[in-house]
Amino acid sequence: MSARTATKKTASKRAAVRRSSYHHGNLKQALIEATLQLIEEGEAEAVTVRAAAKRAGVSSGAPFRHFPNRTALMTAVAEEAMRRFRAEIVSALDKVVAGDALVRLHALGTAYLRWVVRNPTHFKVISARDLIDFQGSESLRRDNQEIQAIMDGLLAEAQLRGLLRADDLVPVPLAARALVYGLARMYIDGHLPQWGVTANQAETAMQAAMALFVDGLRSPAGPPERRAKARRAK
Amino acid sequence: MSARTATKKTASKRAAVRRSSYHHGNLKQALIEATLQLIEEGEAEAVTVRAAAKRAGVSSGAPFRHFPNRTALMTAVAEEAMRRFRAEIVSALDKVVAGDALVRLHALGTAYLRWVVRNPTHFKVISARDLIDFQGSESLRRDNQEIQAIMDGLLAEAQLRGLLRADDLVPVPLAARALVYGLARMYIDGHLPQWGVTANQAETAMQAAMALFVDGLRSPAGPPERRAKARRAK
DNA sequence: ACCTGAACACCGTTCAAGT
DNA sequence: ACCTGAACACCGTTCAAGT
Repeated sequence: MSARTATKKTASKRAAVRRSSYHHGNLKQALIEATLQLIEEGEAEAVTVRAAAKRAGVSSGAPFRHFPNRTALMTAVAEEAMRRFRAEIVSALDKVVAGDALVRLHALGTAYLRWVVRNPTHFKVISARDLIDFQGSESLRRDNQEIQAIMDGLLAEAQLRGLLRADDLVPVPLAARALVYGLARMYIDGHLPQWGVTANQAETAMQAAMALFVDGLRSPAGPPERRAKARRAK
Repeated sequence: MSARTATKKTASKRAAVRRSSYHHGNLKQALIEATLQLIEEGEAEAVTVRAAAKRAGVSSGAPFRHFPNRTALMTAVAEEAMRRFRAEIVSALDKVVAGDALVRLHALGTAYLRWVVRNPTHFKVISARDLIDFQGSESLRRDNQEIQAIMDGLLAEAQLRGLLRADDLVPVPLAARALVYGLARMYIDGHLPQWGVTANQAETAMQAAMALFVDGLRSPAGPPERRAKARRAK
């Protein structure tokens, strides 16, 4: 309680200084950051517009001049998170020069899970579909589709080169996304302990599950590049 | 608005009749059912204790005589849903007499996804971990663990019989659950359309993704029972 | 052009009174 | 033993006033 009050006072004072000239400056961005902070501190769903306003040093009604409603605020937060997510995935893949399409698919999964573990708060917002308006955000759809397209491209290439065991490509992308998304959700929602996975082991266990899936995609007749990939991942 | 008022009046009248003798009768159960109805009608997270009370024909404070708080109400709903879920999974597996352990694992996945599609509301409550107290409910943990144990048993048997491709069993159960849970969540949260899957195709597509995963587990050296299983599933 | 702060219609939860 | 209904401390959102 005392900590909260102190924080609020500090924020108010800071904002007041700025506000003497231009009210606040960049309240929109300040609200996004305040919201992210609040999510980090407590439950994602318990975040309050009023609390975000207080944290940013403005009154309860101020946020609604920049966001039509709470959902729009949360969506803006998700957009920033998704932008970073996409950027990191793309940059991680750019670093993988060697390896066939399935090795690169494995790298994609690694980057995905790695990001989730390092940025649980951001992932929480992205996947909180009842708090954000995913379909209504072009930015969210675009970034998500880009990741999707990368995966589809890698799988198509894998099939062209005869790397895949399955003769039907159609169900593969859905299965791949479901696996990685399911792992991420289980991690975020705290399901892992009941599967005998402690917090320390979480990333390792998820990466192993993902690797198992990718290995399962590979044709037994294909080149024995699997072991090489496994070693490189260490 | 007028529809709501009408519903409320009817419920009040009905409850009033019963209450002349024993207040309500079984308010606890009535609240659980009312909550389920409300979730079916709108968003799961938008459900209100007050609305459930109204629907059950009692005043706003009445629910708190049967549930300490909103979370407890939602948890009770989840317990009932999970009980049915477990029962259906077990009974579906009991019907599978032929087939090796991986065929039965496939049947488990089929039953899981089938139930999710037929009972989206129930699955929504079960997996809404921020609305319920999963760890605090022995019933939820027990039912969930039983499903988990069945899966673990089938996988252990599969390994014993040399059906598995992987030499390490450890990551397999997590991957299997993540795959099926991820598919379910994607379905519930409306991710499927962006993967080119319409509502009609949803169950088929999910079942295909799950089948692909189970197939990927099987040792290439094993008996060619795969095609037989695939045919039987049609 | 942007923010304040009162106001409104909600919530979850409590509790003294009623039956 | 169980329910009512007022009350409290919250919310999201609006809007007339202020700067």
